[in-house]
Amino acid sequence: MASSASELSPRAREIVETARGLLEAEGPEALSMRRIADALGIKAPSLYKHLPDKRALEAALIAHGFEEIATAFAGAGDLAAVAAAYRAYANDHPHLYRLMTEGPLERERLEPGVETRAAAAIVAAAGGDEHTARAAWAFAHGMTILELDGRFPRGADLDAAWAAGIAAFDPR
Amino acid sequence: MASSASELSPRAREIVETARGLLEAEGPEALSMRRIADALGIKAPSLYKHLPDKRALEAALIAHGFEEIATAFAGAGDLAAVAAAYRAYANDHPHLYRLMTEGPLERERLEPGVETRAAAAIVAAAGGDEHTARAAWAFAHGMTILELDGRFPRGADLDAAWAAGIAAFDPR
DNA sequence: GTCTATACCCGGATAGAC
DNA sequence: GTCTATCCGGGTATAGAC
Repeated sequence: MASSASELSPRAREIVETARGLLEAEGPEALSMRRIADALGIKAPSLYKHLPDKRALEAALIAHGFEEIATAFAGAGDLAAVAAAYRAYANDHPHLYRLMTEGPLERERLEPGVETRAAAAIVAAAGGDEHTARAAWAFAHGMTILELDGRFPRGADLDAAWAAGIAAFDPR
Repeated sequence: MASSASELSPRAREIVETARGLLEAEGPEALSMRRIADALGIKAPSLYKHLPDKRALEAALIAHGFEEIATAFAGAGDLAAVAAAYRAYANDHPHLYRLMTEGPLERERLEPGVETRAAAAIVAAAGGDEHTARAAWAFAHGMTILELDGRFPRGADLDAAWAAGIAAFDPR
């Protein structure tokens, strides 16, 4: 498990932080080994003394994001509050959110439990029913990614769409 | 509007069909100008005599997919039927579905109305309420893309999750 | 309408010296 | 822990001959 986030050296952590800054500021094209090295004032090959490959770096970014989103959910009781926290996190960190949620996830690269901790608040808000929780997550992710990608019609009232979905899953 | 799908030359249409075959059979990495040309037995630069650039080709694939999904919705009355058709289309054409729904959409490249026609069945199934329709679409897209990407836990009962979401949006 | 040749980007990663 | 030099791959696109 040398690639698991908890075992990164201090220097590797610096690299990951720099990578995160680049990703958030400039998007996924900036997340190249060359650009990261440039930002650190070193050459790309030097990065490989600290991280085995690029995927390990991405895994560290993803794991950190999961921990952050779990923290963002803390204190959110009902589904509306969890959804608001979810939406806010994604809008605050759009490029990171995409990295976290798009495409297959290499779970072997993550510390166990990281994904579950992020999901826990959603399951709780769904009243503990796993099926409803998955459906609610799908709704939240769908709204989020379609919003980030500009897929809804111009001028669409997305607050109202979020509210409609939340009301559907959490009538009361 | 020379790049709009309706105005493609016969040869351009062959190219688009070949591209679609490659995309569906081998995934997005196969959707390169070199690979498409290879499959046609010509060289990549020759493609540019028929299509202005790669984005035009992608736009044609996307527009065709939208028409197909609109057709797939025909006859689906309630939300459950529309959702089933949506899920089936995406699972039958996963790479195309991703191309159609991931990232920003260059609407200038599409014939007007194509997107609206695909959406019409969802709006109708949502009882005509645009906010609920957007929320329901987000749910369906979220379920679909998370399913395609293997994001749900191994062994999760996704039929049950779909059913939970459908019940939430269309109680009765 | 096709070709060859080419220009111009980009990327991840390794070997071996210091 | 950093470097230089390099290898490998990929891609979109254009010019100009045939």
